[in-house]
Amino acid sequence: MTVSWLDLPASEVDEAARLLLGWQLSANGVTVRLTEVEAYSGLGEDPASHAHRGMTARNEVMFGPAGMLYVYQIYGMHFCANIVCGEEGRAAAVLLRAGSVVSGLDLARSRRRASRRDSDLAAGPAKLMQVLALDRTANGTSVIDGTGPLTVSPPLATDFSVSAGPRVGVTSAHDVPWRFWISDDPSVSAYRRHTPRKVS
DNA sequence: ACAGTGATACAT
DNA sequence: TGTATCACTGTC
Repeated sequence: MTVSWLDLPASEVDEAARLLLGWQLSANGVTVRLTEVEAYSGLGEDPASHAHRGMTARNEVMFGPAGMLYVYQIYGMHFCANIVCGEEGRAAAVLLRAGSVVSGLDLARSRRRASRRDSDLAAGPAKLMQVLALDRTANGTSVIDGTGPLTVSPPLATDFSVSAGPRVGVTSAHDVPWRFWISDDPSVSAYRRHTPRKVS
């Protein structure tokens, strides 16, 4: 399988993110078409990146080779996944933000009882992980060699148009339009401004 | 607009 | 050790 985004340098992680749109993600009986992503550049370059301040126990997978899954837990209850991109050691990654379910719909619905519409089943980074039934045990697994729980396959069509805007929920680097989504797709997660911090 | 939830990172 | 923060979601 030729993987266009896999061999791009970390300096082009935004292009890798764009190229990932439309790819299909399969895990645990459900397949989704990726409709929304965010790029995070690596060590010392991107204040919004988990790798910005260097390697920790949490983010060490980001410093490994491209094609690995970096899974982290947030707010004590949700999991989000990135695909590591760029050269080893650079810690660039693409956050998988949303998708539309293309197979395993019944399974997806049973895993996301709160979802009112099918377009909301994977309309967010943690929702995506829920429909694919992935958690921290997927951290550090490969998405390209078939050894991990998540596998990827190329887009069926590439005639969609792509929109770009600021990343969701990040306070810093609002100027970089590194969130990409398939234009007009109903499964794209609702944009929420970063929750204003309580002042004293 | 806010609560739920607990791991993580960093300061002490 | 303590504590502030958090690349979120559901319900209000």
